Amino acid sequence: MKDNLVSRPDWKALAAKHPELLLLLPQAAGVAKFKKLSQGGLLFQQGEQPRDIYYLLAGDIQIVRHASNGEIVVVHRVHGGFFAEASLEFPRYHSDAFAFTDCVVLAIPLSVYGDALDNNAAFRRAHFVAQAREIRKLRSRIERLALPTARARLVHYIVTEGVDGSVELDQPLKALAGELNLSHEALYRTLSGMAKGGVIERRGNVLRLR
Amino acid sequence: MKDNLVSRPDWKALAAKHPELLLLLPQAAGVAKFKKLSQGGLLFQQGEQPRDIYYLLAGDIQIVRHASNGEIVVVHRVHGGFFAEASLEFPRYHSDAFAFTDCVVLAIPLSVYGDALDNNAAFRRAHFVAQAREIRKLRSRIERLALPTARARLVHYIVTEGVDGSVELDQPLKALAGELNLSHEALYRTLSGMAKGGVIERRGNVLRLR
DNA sequence: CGTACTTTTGAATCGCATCAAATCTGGTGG
DNA sequence: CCACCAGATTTGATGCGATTCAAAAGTACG
Repeated sequence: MKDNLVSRPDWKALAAKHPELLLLLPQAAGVAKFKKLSQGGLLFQQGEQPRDIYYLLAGDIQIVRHASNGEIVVVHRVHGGFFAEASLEFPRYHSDAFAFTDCVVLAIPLSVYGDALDNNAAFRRAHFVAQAREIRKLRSRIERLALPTARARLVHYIVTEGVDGSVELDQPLKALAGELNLSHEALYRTLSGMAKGGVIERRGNVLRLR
Repeated sequence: MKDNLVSRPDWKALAAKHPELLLLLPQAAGVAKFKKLSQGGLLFQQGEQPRDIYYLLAGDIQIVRHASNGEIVVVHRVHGGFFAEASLEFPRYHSDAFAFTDCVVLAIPLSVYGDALDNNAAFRRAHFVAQAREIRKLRSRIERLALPTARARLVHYIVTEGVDGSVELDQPLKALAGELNLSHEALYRTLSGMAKGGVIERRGNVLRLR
């Protein structure tokens, strides 16, 4: 049915690259499983009963929901980390999850995850902090997207994501444009406009407000 | 300094209206305090050391950050519930929080809050679930804001916030416009356009896709 | 019955998306 | 080392959709 190739994770190698997983080791080693999805593959489907919590190791997953009128709505695009944590709360999935690109997913049984949350204080705290951080990030992003102009969004980005009015970009400007929900052309124009006006300074991949 | 009027909460009345607080009762009763802020009052400031976690009971708080070039950036607008949870993670505030309207805030000492998370399993779970739900909501909202047209945002809203292609609005359309990050005029026009086209049906404060 | 707020429609304007095309860049293989 | 290619960057022209300003009609509530 699903195009999964199930295998055992090499837990040590994994935890080295994803430290948040390290804390799960005591509980999850031996029971967590890899799932590999090729592009378009379905991970779970609306109505199914959740059995696992997922941690996305590679690729992009899309969470979509089907409207009654046939329209398909993208609820979320996952790039990495835990997802489908709603499983803890609901007995059925409310959306479909499919692989937008080839993916590698770690599947951790719900019981193991819940147990770790209850009894593994270190994991719990790390997880809690990660969640709180995620919430802050998302809120900040929403605030940013609500800004009407490209310029305001860019300033907001530099102030909130950077340090002391200065960000180092670890991605091409094109990707930043996506993050700001702008066409890359609009971002380029805004940047050069602000640079000309002396509001911003560009040195390589560093942006600085002045 | 700050225009707080500190007093003891009537915990029972509070917990009735804010069930998530109920679970904190064993730990927090007797140590949590009210702070009343009048409009413009400062709750905390960048650089200060956090002592409490806050729960907003009434009013709006704005979290702002000052850019090096003097610009002020709104990081987040709080309408209710726990906030400033970053306190658990950082020894200093990274932003200012001030009352956008008159506010009532419950201040719970950090130690009490952290202790409850560690030792009060029911509170912890409720809090965890609330966080997870918040994250889902925020992500969905971001996805929505990223949509280019008023129409697409509206459809997304109905599908994700409603049930079976139908939402009942508990707020005036003007407020919905804000949530969708549209001017209310744009929303009105979009609605009537879709209604005329038979894509949407309006009955009182219920919107239905067809 | 008046006041405040929401809902509605109109007209002008602005900013961004889109389509197009040129240049630049880093990395590849011959 | 150079030719070449894919992707990133940049600039230009056009059009659309949303914002803004304005004004009127509807609605709730004391």
